[in-house]
Formats: sequence, C-alpha cells, structure tokens
Amino acid sequence: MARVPCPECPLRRHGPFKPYSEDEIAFINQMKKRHVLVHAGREIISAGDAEPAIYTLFAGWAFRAKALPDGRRQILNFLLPGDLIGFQANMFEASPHSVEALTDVELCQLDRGKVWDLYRNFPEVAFDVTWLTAHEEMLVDENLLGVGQRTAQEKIAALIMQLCKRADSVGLTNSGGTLEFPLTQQHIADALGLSLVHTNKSMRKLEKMGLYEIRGRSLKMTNGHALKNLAHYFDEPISKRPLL
Amino acid sequence: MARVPCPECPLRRHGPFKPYSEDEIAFINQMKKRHVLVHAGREIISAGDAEPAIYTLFAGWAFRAKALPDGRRQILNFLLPGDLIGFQANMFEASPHSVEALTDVELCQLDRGKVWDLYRNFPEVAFDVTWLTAHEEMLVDENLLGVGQRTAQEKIAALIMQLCKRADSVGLTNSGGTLEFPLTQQHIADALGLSLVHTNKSMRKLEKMGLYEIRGRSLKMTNGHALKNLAHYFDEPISKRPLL
DNA sequence: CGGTTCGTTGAAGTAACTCAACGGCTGTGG
DNA sequence: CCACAGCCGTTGAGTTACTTCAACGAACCG
Repeated sequence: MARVPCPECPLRRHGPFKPYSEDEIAFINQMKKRHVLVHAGREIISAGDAEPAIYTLFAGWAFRAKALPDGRRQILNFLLPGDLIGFQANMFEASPHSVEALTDVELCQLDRGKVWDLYRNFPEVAFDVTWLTAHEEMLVDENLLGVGQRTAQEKIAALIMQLCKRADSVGLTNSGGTLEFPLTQQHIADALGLSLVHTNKSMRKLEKMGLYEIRGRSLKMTNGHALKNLAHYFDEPISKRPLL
Repeated sequence: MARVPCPECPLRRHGPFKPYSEDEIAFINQMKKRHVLVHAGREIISAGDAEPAIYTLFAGWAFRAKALPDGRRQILNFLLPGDLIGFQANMFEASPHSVEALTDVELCQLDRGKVWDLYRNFPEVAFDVTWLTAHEEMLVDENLLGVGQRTAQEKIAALIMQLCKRADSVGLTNSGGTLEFPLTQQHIADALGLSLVHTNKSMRKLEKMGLYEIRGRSLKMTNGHALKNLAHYFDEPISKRPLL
C-alpha cells in the first residue's frame, strides 16, 4: 500500500482539523513508520497486548471493545479516520481493551520510540496528544451516559446521530445525504448493552417512524430533527481538533 | 485551610505514587495557587462551565457525572485522593460533565496559566498528565463494560471491589479492614444505571450472602474472594502512577 | 448448490422498573 | 423537651422493558 506523505494528507485538508506548522508536520511525517492494511473483522490490538503499536486511523472504521471472561462484550467507542489508536494502551503494562477493524482499514503506524522526542521537542503537539486522549474519554463518557440512562430507542437514536455527525465531520457523507454504514445489528447491540433481538425490534420501529433508512450498507437520516429529539442529543461544541 | 507544600505532601509518601525529581516537585509546588475546601454535595465544576479551574484532589471523595436534559443522571466515575480534576474539561469550550464533592473535600488548585510552561519545560510531567487522562479513560471504559454487560448483582460486586482496591491503594483502609464509605444507594444506582429500589434489593441480597457489610458509613469486605468471582473482576496491573 | 452471515418476527420468561408505604435517624425550631 | 420535616434505607405488589429461545428468508460466497 502506498504511503501518503503527511504534508499531502487528504484528511488534513477537508476535515475539521487544526493546521500545523511545517516543522511539526515534518516531525510527524518522519515519525511515520509505515502504512498498514488490516482487513474487516481482524484485531488491530488484542486485549492484554504489551506495548502495542501506535496508529492513526487513515481510512475505514474500527472500534475499541472490552470483554468479560465469559465472553460478554462491550463496544466502548467507534473509531473514524483521524482517530489515534493504541496510545492509551501503551501506557499500561497490558492493553486493557482490544481494537478491531470494522471495515478494511488503512493505518499510519507511528514509531513508538519517537514519542519521547515528541514530548521533548514539540510541546504543542504533546498537548494535542493529551487533547486526543481527553476527547476520546469524552466520547466514552457520552456512551456511558446513554447506556446507563437511555431507553433502547433513545440509545439507537443517539448512536445514529453521533455516528452521522462524526462521519460527516470527516467527509464521509455522500452527495445524496447518504452514508456508508458498516455496523451490523450485533455491533449496535454490543455498543448499547442490548440483546440482538431487542435491538432489531427497536430499530425497525424507528425506521417505521421514518427517522432513518438503512438499505444494505448505507444509512440516510430521513428525519434528523425527530431523531435528535428522541435521543435527547445535544452537541458538544468543538472548535478544531488535532491530527497526528 | 493550611496549604501543604508539595515536597511534604503526605500522599506522595504512602501511595503507589511515582517519585519525582526535586526540580519537578518544585515546579509543581509553585504551580499550586491555593488550597480549596468544598462541602459535601456541592459542585466543584458544573456542566457547561467554560475554562474551569484545575485541581488535584487532596482529601475526600468526589465524582464526575453527566445528565440528560430531563434530569436522568449518570455518574461516570468516582474520584479519590491523587486524582486530577478539571483538566479534560479545560480542553473543550464547555465542560461536558460536572464534578461534585461526595464528602467534604480538600483540593489543591493549580494555576491554569502555567500548564503551558509545564508542557514546554517538563516533558516527563506533561507525559504524566496524558497518563492520568488515559488512566481515567480506562476507569470509564471499565464502568461502561459493567453498566452495559453485567447484571445488577455483578455491577454492585464490581463497584465495591473497584472502590475498595482504589481506596486501599491510597491508604484509606482502616486498621480493622474497614473503610469509610460515603456513597448513598442513590449514588450507586446512578453509577450503575439501576433504579434505587432495585439497587437496594440487590445490595441486601449480597449482604445476606455475606459478601460485605455496610454499617452506617463504613464498609467491610467479608468475602473478597466471592465478591471478585461474582463481579468477574480482574485487576488492571499498574506499576506506579504519577501525582501532580 | 450448500454453508454462512445477517436481518426479521413470534412467543414466553424474567430482570429490572414504578408506585407506594413505613421505620430510623438527624437536625431544627417552637 | 417534643414535634416535625427531610433524608436514607427497606420492603411488598404490580407492571413493563428487555431477554432468551426458536424459526425462517434473503443475500452472499466458495
């Protein structure tokens, strides 16, 4: 797979991403080890891994998950292009969670050995790493609020809202207002703490209410306003986000 | 309230805390603005606050929470001495969550204006700030796993295990193996996504099984092994944690 | 083709919820 | 000092949201 030089990174152009100085981009660029491809369904990081690699998600969808010893699994959050993968996992003796590719995925692998240089020589970028960690925590907080307090229908509405917003912000919405949507109902169930059957029944209800449509792998919000209301959704205002 | 100079900080001595160089401690010390007291039940940071203060929790218990517009509230995680408060909240335009004192609480307030100096001049400490953020995310991940996948009894067992471990690690366990435990059942319900009534009934069952005892405000694990089993609890191994 | 994955639906069971009431404790004010 | 209100924990009864079990159709793939 061809490696894309950071100065020409297409993400950096469209997205809601914060501009970096030439020095900073040059440093990030030489921190990139290689461009990695992982197929849908494969694990990028396994729970328990020691010192897993660090990546930026370049293209495709992934998710972080954590399981109980008897197999019950909770999806913690979904990862979209621009998200950092494996940084937190690196801070502990063993990765507390796994990361799995939802679609075929392209990753920019970063040189773990240079993290130290980053903190020493690019304090602004170091700060941005903290920002990214805090931002992911914010997402998990929001998911926890939903899983703990929302009803099944509200959970689904909120998840769809959140994913549409996020996907849209990194330019994944097609011209027709439709969006490639790779989650199976099992993923949704695992993310929301619901059974597969009940997830299905709740989704069908919302779809019959005309809130959204899923045809195959593509999603369209047909009544965003009602969806927002049902979800009790409110935006977390974010100005600009960093991209490593 | 008397301000404690960082070099003599009692937390730094007993806890599982990472040693710092004299330079680093001196810097942290002059970053401390003042020692703040907040009474039980009061908010330390309100959801929506712009640029809230940054604190280290010096003594007492607190929690982070997030609410839906209709009032349903989810406790995201509990905060114990040594935990950093308000750092993530500072990275966004408005704090996405609130922080409330569970007991009377002592806080070391940090000078927000010096965070920048910290990142520039003390990269190791900056890294530790990221570590603390990642560590808190790990806790939220664990809570989300529990709220999404565990049954009511398992949730309670897991929460008690976690709090005992954490409280013990910062020296809050009394000589008799007992622990001051300031949570009401309402707090537990809000943290686990359960109703108050069902929380009560589940807790009484576990107590009758002899897993633990709560008398007034003090908690004793009477069968830690069974509790661990029921919770499907497994330790996240952590060597040393930083303390700002 | 036959196997597999994914979505869909019905029926029956149960974990968790709501409503309601009461007891103990604490603080407060007459 | 007692009366009263407020908070917290406890318990019973009835309801519901969600689960489990089971079966089947459509699409996809080797």
